[in-house]
Amino acid sequence: METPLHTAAERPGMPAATSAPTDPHRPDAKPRRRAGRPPAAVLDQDGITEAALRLIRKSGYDGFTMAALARTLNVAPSALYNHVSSKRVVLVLVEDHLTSLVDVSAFEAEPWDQAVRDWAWSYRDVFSKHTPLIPVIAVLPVTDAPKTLAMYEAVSTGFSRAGFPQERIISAIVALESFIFGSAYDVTAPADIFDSGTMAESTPNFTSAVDRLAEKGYEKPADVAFSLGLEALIAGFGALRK
Amino acid sequence: METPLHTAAERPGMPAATSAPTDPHRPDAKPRRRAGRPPAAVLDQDGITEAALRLIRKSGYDGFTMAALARTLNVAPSALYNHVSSKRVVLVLVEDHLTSLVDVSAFEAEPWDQAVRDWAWSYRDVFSKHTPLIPVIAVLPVTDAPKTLAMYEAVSTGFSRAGFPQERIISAIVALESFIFGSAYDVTAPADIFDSGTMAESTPNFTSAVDRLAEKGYEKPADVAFSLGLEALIAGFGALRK
DNA sequence: ACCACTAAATGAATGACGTTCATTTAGTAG
DNA sequence: CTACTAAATGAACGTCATTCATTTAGTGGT
Repeated sequence: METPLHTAAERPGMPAATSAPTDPHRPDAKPRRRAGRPPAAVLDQDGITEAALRLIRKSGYDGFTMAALARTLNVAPSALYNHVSSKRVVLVLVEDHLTSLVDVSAFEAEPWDQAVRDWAWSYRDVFSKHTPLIPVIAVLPVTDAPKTLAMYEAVSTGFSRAGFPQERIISAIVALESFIFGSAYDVTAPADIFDSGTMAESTPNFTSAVDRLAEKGYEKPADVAFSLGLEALIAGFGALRK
Repeated sequence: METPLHTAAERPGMPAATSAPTDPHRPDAKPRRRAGRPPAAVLDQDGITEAALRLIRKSGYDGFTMAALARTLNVAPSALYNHVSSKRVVLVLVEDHLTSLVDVSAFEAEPWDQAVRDWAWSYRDVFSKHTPLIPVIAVLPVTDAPKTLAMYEAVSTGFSRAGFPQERIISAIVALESFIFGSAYDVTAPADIFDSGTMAESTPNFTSAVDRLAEKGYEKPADVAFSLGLEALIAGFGALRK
């Protein structure tokens, strides 16, 4: 982020250019600049990405609109389109940034199985707070997301070093990723998602299984399921190594 | 403003009271009925669900709007809201119907591992054509989707009969489902999703792994990854049985 | 048989939201 | 100095989901 970002304090002349162009409803907040190219660029992709992330953290993906994003940047919505061609591109920028937060360091320091475990939990935790991005990532060409590509490289290298047959590496990573994405949704599910309510009588086996899980449930159900599946995948894939 | 706003059709004069109320652009197609409750109900939830499914098949989820849905039913968009409270409810109806297409019959006829295999492939295949529903399903209380609940019952029963410890059944199913949902996205990914383009030099291990997979690739990559992961899960979970 | 109530349709309006475009201003290359 | 281009503003636009007033028809109660 090499954003020069003036502090908005450059009020040039007399204060009395007067009476901000700001009326809208209640608050002050935006005496924006006048039309025309500003002396120093206000926006760039990094700044937009940061602002998007802040906005998403604060207001969620529902509150994440181009208008709201523009507002936090003190800019007209249309200004964004000088730097990104669509909202989808902003989402890709956010996605790529988030991927850089996924911890792949264990592939340098730990044995393969532990490295996969650490990476997978980290990956799931990052995206469980950003499930609306999953449909975007899942079909995103890696070319469009350099940091995501870097993660794949780190993981591939780990698999390679662990003695994985080359032609299985991608398939194994894809399978793990699929499980991780699906599990990320699971984290966000409501606690009573499996409460069968009035229909409980017609589903005795399911209802009983749900009850039995709940009895022993100090751990979060999503974590139990994730651990169970992840360990099975690690064990199964571990057997493929030469 | 509760402006009574004349109906624009009040042209007092003469000509034919006739001449369908249909002008819109090109085609005939909709000489709809006049205002007011029709003698026989035109809409119900089943009809809406069917029409939604047809529309989605024909136009995809992009073309699936409440207006388009209303058009195929020869009804005003607002009429839909007498039967469903939101578009989301329509999606839930569609989801529930699709789940009834998932084949659980193997749990009655095959050994546990083969039953899981058949069910999982069927489940993935159904929803790989409906990935926009996945965010809906993943957090949908089972109470709201009776056919989905029925599927869970069938699967739970299969696990129970196979000697699974009760308190692990739900976790195992959730893990499988997570993998299935993630894999459904994978099916829709573009073929060149892993083409690292100009960045190939900086990602040698990843690029090599991608190439090696492509060499041996008569099977669809998504199917290879799904099979690999599914077999690992089945093997791992199979060991939990008593 | 009448009457109140409710159900189910129309059609007009509303308010977001993503996006485009004409316009303005300012830096930059020849 | 002069084009050209980059980066803002602000006013549209088109699309959607959704709401509301209105109209008509079936229904249950007396």
